[in-house]
Amino acid sequence: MPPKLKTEAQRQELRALIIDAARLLFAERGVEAVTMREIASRIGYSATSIYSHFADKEALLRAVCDTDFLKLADTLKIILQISDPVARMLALGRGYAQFALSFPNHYRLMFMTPHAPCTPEASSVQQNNPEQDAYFQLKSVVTAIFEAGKFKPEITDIELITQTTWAGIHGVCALEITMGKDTWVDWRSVDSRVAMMLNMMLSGLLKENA
Amino acid sequence: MPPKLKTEAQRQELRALIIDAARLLFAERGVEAVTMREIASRIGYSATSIYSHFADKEALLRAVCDTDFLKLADTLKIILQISDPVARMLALGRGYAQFALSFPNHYRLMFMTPHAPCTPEASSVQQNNPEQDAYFQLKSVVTAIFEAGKFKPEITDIELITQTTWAGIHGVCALEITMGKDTWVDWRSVDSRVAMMLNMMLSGLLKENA
DNA sequence: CATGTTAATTTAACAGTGTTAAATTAACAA
DNA sequence: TTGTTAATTTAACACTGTTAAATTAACATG
Repeated sequence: MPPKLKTEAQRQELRALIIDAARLLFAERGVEAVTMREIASRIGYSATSIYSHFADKEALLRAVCDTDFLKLADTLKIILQISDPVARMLALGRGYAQFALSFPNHYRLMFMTPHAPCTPEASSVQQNNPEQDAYFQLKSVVTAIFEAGKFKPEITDIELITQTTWAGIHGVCALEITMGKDTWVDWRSVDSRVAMMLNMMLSGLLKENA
Repeated sequence: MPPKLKTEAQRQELRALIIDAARLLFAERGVEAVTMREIASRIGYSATSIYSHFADKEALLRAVCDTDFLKLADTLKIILQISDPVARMLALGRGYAQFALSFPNHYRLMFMTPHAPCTPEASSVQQNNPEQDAYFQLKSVVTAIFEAGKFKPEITDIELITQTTWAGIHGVCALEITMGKDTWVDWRSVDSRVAMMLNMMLSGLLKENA
């Protein structure tokens, strides 16, 4: 009932509270199933109050995704300390998959749900920051392998390799998330599918000797 | 306004009419954006009449997907006539991707949207029918390559290979559909990504000589 | 201290959604 | 002619995201 005049810090605090509540609910039951009223009531506010912090549900979703992107990059950060670049790449793939499959609903929001295209300006994630940008993390590893001269001679387009290897792991995870419970297919364990994908891709990319 | 007593054939006809209208609208603008009222009015009926043919929107969506599955398998059917199994596999991958990217909204419904798990009983698609079941089509090609002895000796689990190669192509397509317009990544053309994925995977799976 | 201004918040309302129950209509059978 | 039955529609419900208007509390100024 009572409005209080708020400092900028308090505003940000409430904003974060909204994001957290939304994040939790979205992850539990998916975006479509969660209502604005529910998010608000969870933190003791009325639905409309969200609209003074976010333009609409889509904008809120976007903010949630941004914090998830940071979370992902933060999770993968330690892996980058592995010195051998090929081992680093393997670990990165497994780490990425583990994140995706541990938080499937977050992952759905981040990479499987179409939103308005995510431009670097609009995002709070700093592009090309190795602590925040997971795509850049992968590209760095690919670059390291390339500079170590371990790729086959015809493999030279680093951006293309990054995008395609990302797609490979993404494919396994995405298929597991949408169709993993489907009995049409006699599914092998998702771990073995991730492992085979990494094997296939790396033995396709790397020179023979190794 | 006027009800007429209908034969079973007429019922099926109307059912098909509904599915077609829904298919068209879903593909144009996505499921969420299309209302039951709109589908019905497009074929000159009232919204509620749909419910005498489908339990709910989800069931209608499911029926639409089923016809799309058939369409996909039908599209890929000709490719299976290519005699060399490796060339067949390549063509199948490209054909699959072409389908996915030509009808992105259909593809979203089929493979990127979570529905109730699709059991063989509930579907009108005949499992393991090479004219209808796209998964079986891919598995057949993998089997053919295996039986031709072209895989590396340690590659033996046909089901696992099928699932992982499917995931590879799916990953490229799915990422293109959800993030293709995203400027965060300096995207290479989707064709080159499909090509590289197929290259990587096959050169990872096949013996050296060839 | 009164008072006006401003911002945070809520209440009320809107236009739309999927869905269900009740009412209508037309064809057939007796 | 009269029931019966099935196809269809109309009316209504509960709920959604969202917006406009009303309320409330804190601050600054006279």
